[in-house]
Amino acid sequence: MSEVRTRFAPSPTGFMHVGNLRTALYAWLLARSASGKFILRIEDTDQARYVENAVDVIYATLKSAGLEHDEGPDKDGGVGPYIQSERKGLYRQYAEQLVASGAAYYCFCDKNDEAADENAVHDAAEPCPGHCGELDAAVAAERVKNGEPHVIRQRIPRDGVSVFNDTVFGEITIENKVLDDQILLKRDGMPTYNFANVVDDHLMGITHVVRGSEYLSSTPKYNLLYQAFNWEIPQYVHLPLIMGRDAEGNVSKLSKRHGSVSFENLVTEGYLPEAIVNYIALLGWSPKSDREIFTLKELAEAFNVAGLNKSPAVFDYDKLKWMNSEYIKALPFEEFASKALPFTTVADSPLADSWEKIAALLHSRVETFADCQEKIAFLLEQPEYGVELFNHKKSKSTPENSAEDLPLIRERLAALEEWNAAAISDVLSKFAEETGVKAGRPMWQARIAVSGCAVTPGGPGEIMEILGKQVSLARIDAALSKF
RNA sequence: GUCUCCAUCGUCUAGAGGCCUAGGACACCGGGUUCUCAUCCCGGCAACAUGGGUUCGAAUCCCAUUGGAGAUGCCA
Repeated sequence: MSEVRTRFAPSPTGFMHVGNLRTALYAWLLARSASGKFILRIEDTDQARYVENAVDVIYATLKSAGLEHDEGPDKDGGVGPYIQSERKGLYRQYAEQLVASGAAYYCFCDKNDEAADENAVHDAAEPCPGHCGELDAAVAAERVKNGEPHVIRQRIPRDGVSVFNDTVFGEITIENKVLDDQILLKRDGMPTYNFANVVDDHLMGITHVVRGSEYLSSTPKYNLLYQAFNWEIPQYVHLPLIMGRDAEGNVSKLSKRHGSVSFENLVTEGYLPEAIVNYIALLGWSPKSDREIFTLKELAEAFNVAGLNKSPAVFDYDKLKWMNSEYIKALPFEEFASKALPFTTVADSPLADSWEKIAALLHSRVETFADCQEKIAFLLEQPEYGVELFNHKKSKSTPENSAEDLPLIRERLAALEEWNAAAISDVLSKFAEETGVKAGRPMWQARIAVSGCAVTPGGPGEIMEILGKQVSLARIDAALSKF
């Protein structure tokens, strides 16, 4: 029994789509759960799409997600290079081999002939306008020798059917005649994704090909290639697609128009990498239990291809948010405080020293770190508000009684020597007791006066402690001037 | 157009012939706790696409219909 080897083969586009990340996750999980190897290969065969530093984004994402690779451009495992552009010569050699055996042929048609009619439906029976497949091999070889621009196309049989077995979708049968003579080697000498994949997967000893189900219908073309080379066909694990819902309510493959779909975007929006990974693990796979929160390690232990689903899964931001909030709440306080700080402007404010107290207010109240700033903005600067905010039915607070009570409360507060939440609450409670009202009333009155918000994280004591005596009293004075 | 795949609450899913008057989670709606809010606790709403079979019995098997998605690139 040979060792399981899976690979993740992203193209360096500069950002990591969560769908790609999920593919990487499952490939990693499959390798780890079988004590196999996880290989990273960079698919940069499209020169036009080259993006600076894109490979670094891939490394950073994998690292941040915890998906460590065993082999890759930076970790030689003996089957490199792991970057396709550095393997360029190899592909030509293999493509020529196919031409020699008749499984492929040179095509001299102009790119533009085909591109002219962009939306034209491709007719598999007529792969190129020039019928290059029918050209005499010797004549074609001569033209190539003379430097005529060309591509190499795969010669697909016009009859028969291709049958293959997919780990999740089962047996798939496709008639060969609907397969087109796909291009293997481009005019620039670079291989196409499909061809490079087959060559590299074989050369790198990949045993399980984990990829999205959008490749299901082109898999026979891959297999025909493997057969032409007389190579062993790997085991396919096609994953259900991740879908997004647009404004009209239609679903389609998750893309930018559906919202933030890249890992790094999600992170900058305040999601924890662990939460993102946990969430996408459950998109298309089920542990077959009611459990939902898993660490990466636990996922590796629980992972089983039997739990892979066939139907597409809609990416649900609400559920991601919920999961993120679970992860945030589970964070040790110190860690929460240090991770949340950069999402606020507190560090550059007079309240910087009170950050821990502020963070304590936030910890159980945010779903993403991005929620932080908005929730504590009133501490940094009190918003404009009207006296009607003093109305609160339950505590029987009104602008009128607030105008009466607040000066008295202010007086007691001003006399306070120990300025902390407990002492402040105590003043408020005592005041209520002495005037014969429920504690809720002065609490509400005071909180509105110092915050200017109907809803705040924390109560009047906590808010005033953070604000400090001077600012708190000043805010009460400001409130008083409104009556 | 053609080919392929898919089909359980709004969403993610459990369910592999009787354990299903279909379970869990998110969202939503109530209630409780709380100095507002949040946390936390309790409860509720809500689905087997349709039609035929097969079977003593079907969400589970088969067929058709309908619906959805993907593929059909010198993109990956």
